[in-house]
Amino acid sequence: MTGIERPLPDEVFSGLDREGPVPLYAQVAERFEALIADGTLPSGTRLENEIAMGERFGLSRPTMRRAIQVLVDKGLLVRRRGVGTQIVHGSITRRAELSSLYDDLAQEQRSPTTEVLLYEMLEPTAELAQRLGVELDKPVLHIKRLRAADDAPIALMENHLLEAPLVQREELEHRGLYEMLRERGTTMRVARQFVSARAATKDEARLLDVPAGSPILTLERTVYDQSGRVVEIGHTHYRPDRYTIEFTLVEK
Amino acid sequence: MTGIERPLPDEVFSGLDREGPVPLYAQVAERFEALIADGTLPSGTRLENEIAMGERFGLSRPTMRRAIQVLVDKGLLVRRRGVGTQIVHGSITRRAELSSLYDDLAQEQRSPTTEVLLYEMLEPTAELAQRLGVELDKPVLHIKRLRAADDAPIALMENHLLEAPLVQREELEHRGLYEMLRERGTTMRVARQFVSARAATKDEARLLDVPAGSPILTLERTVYDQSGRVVEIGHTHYRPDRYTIEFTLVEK
DNA sequence: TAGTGGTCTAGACCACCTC
DNA sequence: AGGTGGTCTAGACCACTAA
Repeated sequence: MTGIERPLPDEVFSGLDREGPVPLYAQVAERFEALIADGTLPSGTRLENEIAMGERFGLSRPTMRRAIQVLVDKGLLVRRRGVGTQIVHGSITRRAELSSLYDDLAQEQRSPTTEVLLYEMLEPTAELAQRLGVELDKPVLHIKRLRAADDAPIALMENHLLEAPLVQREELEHRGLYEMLRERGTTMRVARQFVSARAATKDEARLLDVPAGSPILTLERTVYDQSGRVVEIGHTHYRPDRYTIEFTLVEK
Repeated sequence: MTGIERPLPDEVFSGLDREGPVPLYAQVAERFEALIADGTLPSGTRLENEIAMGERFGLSRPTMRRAIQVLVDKGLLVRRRGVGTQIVHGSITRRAELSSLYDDLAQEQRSPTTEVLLYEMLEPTAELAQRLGVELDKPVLHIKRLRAADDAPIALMENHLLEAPLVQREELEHRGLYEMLRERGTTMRVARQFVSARAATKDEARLLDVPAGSPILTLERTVYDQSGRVVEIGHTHYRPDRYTIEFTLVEK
């Protein structure tokens, strides 16, 4: 058996809040996540069995199992039947494997400076209306922004979205689009993305301050809400020397 | 309440296999996934409540809940407290939102033709050894392949991996790398990927049959197994006019 | 053979939404 | 007020792994 068992002090298992709104399994998962993050439980450590830990918490086995399952789904723990539960090996652990979808989207918008190049209401074309899932005569918001850091342009962003009244032009200069949407109650559950590359057009080259024909990294994204409706369609063009798209795939 | 309730015939709820190795919740989830895929349960349909469905299956509520949860996690169903469970709206449903990690990896390798340009055992550099998580003196397998379809080159693939004996040069001409690894028992659970773009080098331009300096889509990937150990590190260079990277982010 | 996680059951109480 | 999903309990039996 690989993996050293480290006895945990009783404090870890006490003080759960049974009154508040946070489910017990979530509280337990948070605690273990913190213990892993701060190094108290290093890679490869083997945990006590789930029944014993449940007893120390004063929890039933299903609840303890559920807490563990949360961390297994995040890739922090590994369970094997007949063996036990271990902290996962390797570096993904620290690399916060599960940046939430929101963090992932917001990250790209949290820019030092954003210039709003275009902000207009638009009658969608047939294709756009279909992709957004709206009627042809319903106007959609169309915006273009240039993102930069220290006067160095990084990306050109173009978005089409429905919730126009939620997004004011002035605010876009200072805050991220997804941050604004989320604050106003829009849920974003799934993002489908297509990435490719091509040579910069003249306009793109000028705005991004690169020679015409330089490589440009392109991202097309459709964001869906909790019930599968389209929230937003975005096209972003990155200067590849200043930006890399990073993502993680997890097998369930 | 949005969503039409459609009564399902009794056949849907009969004939579960309680003897075989497939868990009941998985069987139930498969059935509903099939019903959604074939259009029997269109977008927006509201399901019966979980207790009633459990009774029709002859299942306890936790088991029925677990089956539903599988589909919620896949993004096929939406549950709201006090409301009910619905088939998700929108097109993600059909788009097989959850290609498994394996499918995602294997897809890129299932090529009409693959030419093996290089196949060698290599003493890793310090950086490579560290990234693979091996000792400096342990040789790793280093391969380069050119993937094409109809004599049109698509991608240049370079991989470093540990499980050298598992992968024979001849087989690489005809089969995908990940397919081979999986067949030989290697599990792949997490892939961390970085995508960018740059101008093609002379060698790349020659092999991919594009002018030197053309835009190239670059993907760097580290694949981890179930316990977080590195399985493989890959660098792929795509012709962007012939390939687009597609991926889906899901908020949990 | 002993210990582990994987599955399943039959109940209970609660928070939330709609009418 | 009634119905929905969300949580939690206390057990049971089984499959797998390791010694």
